[in-house]
Amino acid sequence: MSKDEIKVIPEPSLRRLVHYHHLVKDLIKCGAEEISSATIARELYLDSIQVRKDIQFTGIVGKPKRGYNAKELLAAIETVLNWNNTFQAFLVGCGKLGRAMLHYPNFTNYGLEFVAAFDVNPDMTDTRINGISVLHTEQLVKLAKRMHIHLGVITTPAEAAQEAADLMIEGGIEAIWNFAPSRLKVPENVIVENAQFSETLGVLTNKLKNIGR
Amino acid sequence: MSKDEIKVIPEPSLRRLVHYHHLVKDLIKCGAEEISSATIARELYLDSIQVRKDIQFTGIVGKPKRGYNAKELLAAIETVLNWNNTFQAFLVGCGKLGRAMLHYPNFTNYGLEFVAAFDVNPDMTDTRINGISVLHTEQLVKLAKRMHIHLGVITTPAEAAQEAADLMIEGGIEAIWNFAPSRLKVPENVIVENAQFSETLGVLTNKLKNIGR
DNA sequence: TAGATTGTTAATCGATTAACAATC
DNA sequence: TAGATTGTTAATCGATTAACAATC
Repeated sequence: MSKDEIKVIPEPSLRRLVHYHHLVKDLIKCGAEEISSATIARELYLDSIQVRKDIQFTGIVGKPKRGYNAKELLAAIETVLNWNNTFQAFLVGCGKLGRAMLHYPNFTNYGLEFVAAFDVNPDMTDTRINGISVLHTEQLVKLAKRMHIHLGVITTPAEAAQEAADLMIEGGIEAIWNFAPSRLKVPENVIVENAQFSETLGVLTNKLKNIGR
Repeated sequence: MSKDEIKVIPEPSLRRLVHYHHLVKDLIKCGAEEISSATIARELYLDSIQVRKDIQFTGIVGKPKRGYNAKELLAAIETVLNWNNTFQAFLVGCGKLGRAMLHYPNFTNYGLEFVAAFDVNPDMTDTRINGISVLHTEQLVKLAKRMHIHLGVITTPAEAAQEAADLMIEGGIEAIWNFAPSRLKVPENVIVENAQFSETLGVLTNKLKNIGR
């Protein structure tokens, strides 16, 4: 039981691990075979102790004096982030942002594959965006059930977000990546990760206050 | 001296304040005149004590038994987030995401106004996107200086992000909102706020592991 | 007045940082 | 061997939560 137990990794560590992933990938591309916590810390303006702590969550061990095996480290981070699995996903809301996301070529590297998109606008339905079918939202529940979709992405306006979430949940979707600027009400067992632009923007504009003082 | 000092608000509180802002705005639209911490907590699945603590950072005081004056609360949050000022901003990288952002109509509500966009692709330069001029990146430094731009948004591919940042900094830009999946190296006095999709996605896909267990 | 809600002070919890032993 | 780097255990720091007094 306790062996099968999945360690819960603190969110701050998870977020840093994403950055380590980007960096380690780059370093491997440049020929690195071993990477020390000091290197990562220097590049990302962090503390090497913190980097080591984060890496410990992945379960791999490094070699004193050498650091971590680069490929092993990359693979371990991908395992933690679950990026070596691919989740099929639905996207609701084919406005500018939704379309931009459907065109983004690299989501498969991050464990995400769009298999269908939805919109309420009849002008848009039954077209294709970057090869992905756009269907009317009415069809979402049925299709999600049939295809056993686990992940939903919401790129609708704020007003439409809760309805999109409700349909996703009815269709059995368990995790929602929400870009709409509204907080979703969902049952306890459904995971919501908010990615509103306003959140990071608010932090930034607040800090702009302190500039020049 | 200590009166002019700007309180540094913890980032978790800032992020929650963004959500309070969305909610309070909605509640006012529905006619609310007074809003209690308990209401906010219930709607956003938080603890009312935490909500009160966060609101205290804005400096406003509520009335026992009534709650906070809704409009006063909204205004106070906007002041903290600096959303009642408008910062003119440059955007670099007019791909799908960049274009989507230039089309987004609500950034002025969040203190942001795009005044020019830049790209290295000559096919794109000297066109307009949503009325905003797209210029060649070469012109960025000169224009940023002339127009006293404080804020830059990077929506380039990873490889081009550092160069975009360097130009912005040379042009005197003090705060960068970075969407490219790479960590920027900047001088100490420059604020960088990362908004990579991969960050929230990594947290989400990690949590997807634990589902059904 | 009674009750609900705010605001403050103290306690807890978790993440970060420090110290140091282990090891290649 | 000496030195650099990992990994572990302890100390610190900051954010969250609890307890309770103040007040409308």
